[in-house]
Amino acid sequence: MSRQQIVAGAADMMRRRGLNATSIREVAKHAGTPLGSTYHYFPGGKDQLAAEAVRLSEEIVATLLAEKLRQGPAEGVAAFFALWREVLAGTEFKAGCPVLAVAVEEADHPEALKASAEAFRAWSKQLAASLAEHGVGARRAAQLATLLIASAEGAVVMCRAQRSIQPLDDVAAELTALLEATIAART
Amino acid sequence: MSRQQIVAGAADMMRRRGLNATSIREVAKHAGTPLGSTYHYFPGGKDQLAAEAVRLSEEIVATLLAEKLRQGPAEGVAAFFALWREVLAGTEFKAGCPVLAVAVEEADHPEALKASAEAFRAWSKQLAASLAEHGVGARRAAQLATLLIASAEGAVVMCRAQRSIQPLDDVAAELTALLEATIAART
DNA sequence: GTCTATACGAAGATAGAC
DNA sequence: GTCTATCTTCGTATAGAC
Repeated sequence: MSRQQIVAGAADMMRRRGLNATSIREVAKHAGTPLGSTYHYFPGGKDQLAAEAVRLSEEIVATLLAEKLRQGPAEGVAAFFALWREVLAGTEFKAGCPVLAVAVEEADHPEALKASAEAFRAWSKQLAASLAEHGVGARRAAQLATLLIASAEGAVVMCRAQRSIQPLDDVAAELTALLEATIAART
Repeated sequence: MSRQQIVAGAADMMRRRGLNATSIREVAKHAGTPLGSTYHYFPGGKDQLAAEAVRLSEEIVATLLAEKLRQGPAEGVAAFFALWREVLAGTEFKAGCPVLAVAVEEADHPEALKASAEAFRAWSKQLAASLAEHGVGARRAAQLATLLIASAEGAVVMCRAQRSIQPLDDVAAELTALLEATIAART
């Protein structure tokens, strides 16, 4: 199906160049479909396309998280960091997170921004729920989940700027240790 | 001087809309100078202007950090988070960090990207040096410094998406506690 | 040296031919 | 239902009048 191809292509361009530099023209060309088709599939225009690209990215990450978190919070967090490491390594530090890309460009894309907020919230909830299941209090679990996502996202940006994996590794090391200590204390 | 006005205006637009949506036209208009003047002051075009905007932002933050870190790492970190909180609160969650904005848009702006990497590195070094002065080992200090910056930057993005200060507060609470425990253990 | 006017390309979006 | 051609606007950048 070409519709999914278009959304996936848009997500890929967005995580590299950001939302504004992702033109519907080029997304269509990359998917091998004419420009008009894009507006047939996405009558809401760029806002709708970007929102769907964000939701696709959210689901991919959420599915991975759900799977790995079954083995415990530490495994889920490790997989989360491994995912970003692969994105960076596989693109020579040229790609990041499309969800973040949407959130840093205040523009006329309300649907996409809403999807971005929901993605962050969904991931946070998954992580927090897993932590809570392992004895961390609800409030603390929510705080830790937010810290995990914020620091990973921020580290990915720093890695891109510095063209080095070091920031992500540093952050992962710190948070792994913090997580271990926290869970050990409550078990 | 209108040159500084142009750079400051560019930085403000960049932290709101991102680099690509920041047009030289509008920057010039906002500064009250004609379009041609901008290219007179910045013959390197948009790349040069963006790079100077990033360096200006770097210096503002670095100056604040240098001042507050004299009272200790905890005070410096608190000021760092307070700064971002003010940016978010003062713009209804519509502005973030221009340094981050540049790093997430892979485009033809090598100078600006280099300035972005240097900004992150400069802030990290300041924080790491302060931590090292208070008994934290060099390696650990560098890791913690990276974590502090990455999580603050990431939290700011989450706050923008969710139009809420909660992510930044959550991250600040976690890191304040972690910092206290780390410094107490080594003193 | 400042600024007006413009060249040139690409963006989002749509109308209408097949 | 698919796609081509086009409208309109805006981007970077520059040439040349004051």
